[in-house]
Amino acid sequence: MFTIKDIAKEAGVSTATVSRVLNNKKVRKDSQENVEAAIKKLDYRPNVIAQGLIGKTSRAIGVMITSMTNSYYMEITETIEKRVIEQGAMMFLCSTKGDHLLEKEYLYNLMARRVDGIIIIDPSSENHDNGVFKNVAQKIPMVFVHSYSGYHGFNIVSVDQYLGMRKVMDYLWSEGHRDIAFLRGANGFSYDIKEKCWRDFLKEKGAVPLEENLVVIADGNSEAAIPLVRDACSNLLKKDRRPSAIFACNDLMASAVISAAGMNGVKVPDELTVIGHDNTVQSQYSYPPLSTVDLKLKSLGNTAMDLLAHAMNPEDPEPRKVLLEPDLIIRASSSSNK
Amino acid sequence: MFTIKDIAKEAGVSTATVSRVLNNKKVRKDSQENVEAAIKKLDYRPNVIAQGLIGKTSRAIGVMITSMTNSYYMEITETIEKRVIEQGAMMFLCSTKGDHLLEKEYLYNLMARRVDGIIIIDPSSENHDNGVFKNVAQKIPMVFVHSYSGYHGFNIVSVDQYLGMRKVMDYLWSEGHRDIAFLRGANGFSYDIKEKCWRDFLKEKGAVPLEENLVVIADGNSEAAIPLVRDACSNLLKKDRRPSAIFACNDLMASAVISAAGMNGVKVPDELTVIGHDNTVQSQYSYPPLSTVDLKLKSLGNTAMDLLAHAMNPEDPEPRKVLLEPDLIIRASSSSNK
DNA sequence: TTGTATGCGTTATCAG
DNA sequence: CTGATAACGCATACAA
Repeated sequence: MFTIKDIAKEAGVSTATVSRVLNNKKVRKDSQENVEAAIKKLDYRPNVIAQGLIGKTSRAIGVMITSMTNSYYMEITETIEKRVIEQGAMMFLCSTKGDHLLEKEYLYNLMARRVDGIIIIDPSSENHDNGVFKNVAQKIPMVFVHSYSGYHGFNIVSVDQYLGMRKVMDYLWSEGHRDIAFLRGANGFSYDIKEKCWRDFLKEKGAVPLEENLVVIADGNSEAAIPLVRDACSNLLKKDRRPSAIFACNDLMASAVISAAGMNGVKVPDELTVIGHDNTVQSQYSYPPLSTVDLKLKSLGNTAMDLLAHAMNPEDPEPRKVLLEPDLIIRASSSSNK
Repeated sequence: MFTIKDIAKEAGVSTATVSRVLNNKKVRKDSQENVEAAIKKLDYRPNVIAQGLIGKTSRAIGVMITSMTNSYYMEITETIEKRVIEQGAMMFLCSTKGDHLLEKEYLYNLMARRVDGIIIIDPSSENHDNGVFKNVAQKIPMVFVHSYSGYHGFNIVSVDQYLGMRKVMDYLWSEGHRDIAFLRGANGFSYDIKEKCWRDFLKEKGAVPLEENLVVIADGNSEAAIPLVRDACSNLLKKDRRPSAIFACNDLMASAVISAAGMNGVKVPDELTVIGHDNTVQSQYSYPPLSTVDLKLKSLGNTAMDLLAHAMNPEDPEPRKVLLEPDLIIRASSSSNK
C-alpha cells in the first residue's frame, strides 16, 4: 500500500504539503492539484493507525453488549453505529455474555487501542463495585446505557423503568385484572426495579394474599431462557387459581408466554393477557402483536452518543444523567377482564 | 497513560528490554522481575495502535453484515467474535443495510485501518462486478460468507442451498403436498437459487399448471418485510385453491406466515404446513416451532475464520471454496397432507 | 506557501 | 544479555 511519501514523490512536493492537502489546509493551487492527482492515481488512503498514533483521536469507539442475538441490544447498537459512521469513525463490538471478567478484558483491550470512547450497555455490577469502570472512565470517555441510574460519577442514560412498570400495573388494574403474574430473569437491576414496583402496587391496592407462586424465576434474557419460561408458565397455567394477566420483563419472555399459552390451549388475549417489555421489533411482529413497554431504544442509542460527545469535551467533563420516560403500548395481546 | 519509556525508567532498564519482556524474549532474571514489577505498579498496557503501526498485524478484523437486527447475521457474527477474542483481537462490525456504496465506504475504511482480515457476509453483487472486492482482496485477506459459490478468485464459504431446497421439496412431496407456495424476498442470489430448485422440482414432477400466483414477492429480509408478508399471505390464503404448504426463504418470513395463518383462522400445521429456512434461534422458539433448513450458522462462522487464517498465510494464498451441506429439520409447523 | 525535522509508542537491528 | 537507534506513517512546529 502507498504512503504519504509515495504521494509526495509523485506530486513533486514534500510530505508536509501532502498532509496539508489531506487536512484541508492552505496550499498553492497547483500543489493542491498535483497532490490530488497523485492521490487519485495511486488510489492512496491515509493510514488511520498512523494518524491515531499521533494522539488526537483514533476515530474508533467501543460498544459493549451482553448478547448479539438479543434484538434489545442490537437495536440500540444499530442506532449508535449510524451516528458513528456519520463521523467517519468505526465501531468495535464486544459481547460479554454477562461475564464480568470478559467485560474487564474487553475494556482494557479497548483502552490499549486508544478508542475515543466506550459505551457499555448493561454494565456488570462487579466491575462497578471493584472500581474497574471508575479506572477506565478516568482515561477514556465512557457512557452507561443502564436500567439503573443510581451510580454516581458516570455518564448514564437510562429509562425510568419503575414508571414504566407503574403504567403497566395501572393499566391492568383499571382493566379489571387482579391476579397479575410477574415473570423475571434471575439477575439484574431492571428485574429488581420492576418487581419492586409490582409488589408496591399490589400492597398499595391491598391485593391480599400476594401469591408468591406468581413469581416465576427464569434465567437470563437470552433465547436459552425460552424453554424454561415455557415450562414455568405451563405449570402456572395449570394451577387452580390461574392469573388473568402475565407481565414478562422482556419481549422474548413474553413471546414464550404466548407459546406456553398456545401449548396449553389458553387463548391470548381472551383468556390471558400478556404484556411484554422493551418494544423490540419482535413484539411488533409477533402474533398476536405484543402489548409492551416502549423502552425508546433508538432514543437510548442517540442519547448515549450525545453523552459521549459531551464526555469528550474537555471543557466540561462533569458526568451527566439522562432519564427517559417509557410509554405503554397497547396491542392485541391484552384485553379487559371486566 | 503510561508508555514503555515510563516503565523503562521505573525499572532502570532500556525500552528495548521492556519490549523484550513484553514479547517473552530472553532477558536476565532480575531485569525481568524489575520490569514486571514496574508494569504492575503503573498498570501499564502496551499501545496496540503503536504496535499496529510497526506493520506486522493490527490484531483487528472487520466483519460486514447487512443488518444487525437479523439473527441470521448475528449468529454467524457471534461465532466469529468468539474466535476473534481467542486470538486477543477485536472486531469492527459494519452493517451496510444492503447499500453497496456504504459497503464500499466501509471496505476502504477497514483497509485504511490495516485490519488483518475482512469477512463479508452476503457481499453485494455490485462491488463484485465493479472490481472493488478484487481490489481490496489483493491487499487484505478477505472471505465471503455467501449463498452463491460461483465467484472465482475469492475465499468463499457457502451452503449448498439448492440441495437444501431439494430436501424440502422431497419431504413435502413425499408427505402428499402438491400445492406448494414459495415465498421469497425481492433481490438476492439465495432467493434465486431456491426458486430455481422449486421450479425445477415442480416441472420434474409434472405438477401442472405451475400456479404463478403462489409466488409471493415481498421485500428484503428485515423485519420491515413482515407486514408485507402478512398481507400477501392473507390474500393467498383466501383464494379458492389454497396451498397446503408454504415455504418461506427465511425464518423471519416463515414466522410472518404463521401469524397470517392465525389471523385468518388457518391452523398450523393441521390446515397449513409452514417451512422456514436458516434455523435461526427464533425458529426453534417460535410457536409452533418451525420446520426449517439448518444453514449451520455456527459452522459458517467457524469456517469463515478458518479460511481467513488460511488467507493470511503467505505461503499458500490460493483461494479456497468450502461448500457446506444443509439439513432439513422437522419440527411442529409441518404435517402430512395424505 | 513550503520543506525540514521531530515526535507519537512500539519493535527490530545492530553494536557493545 | 543489553542499550542506543532507526524505522513504521503521519502531523506539526519551526525555519526558510
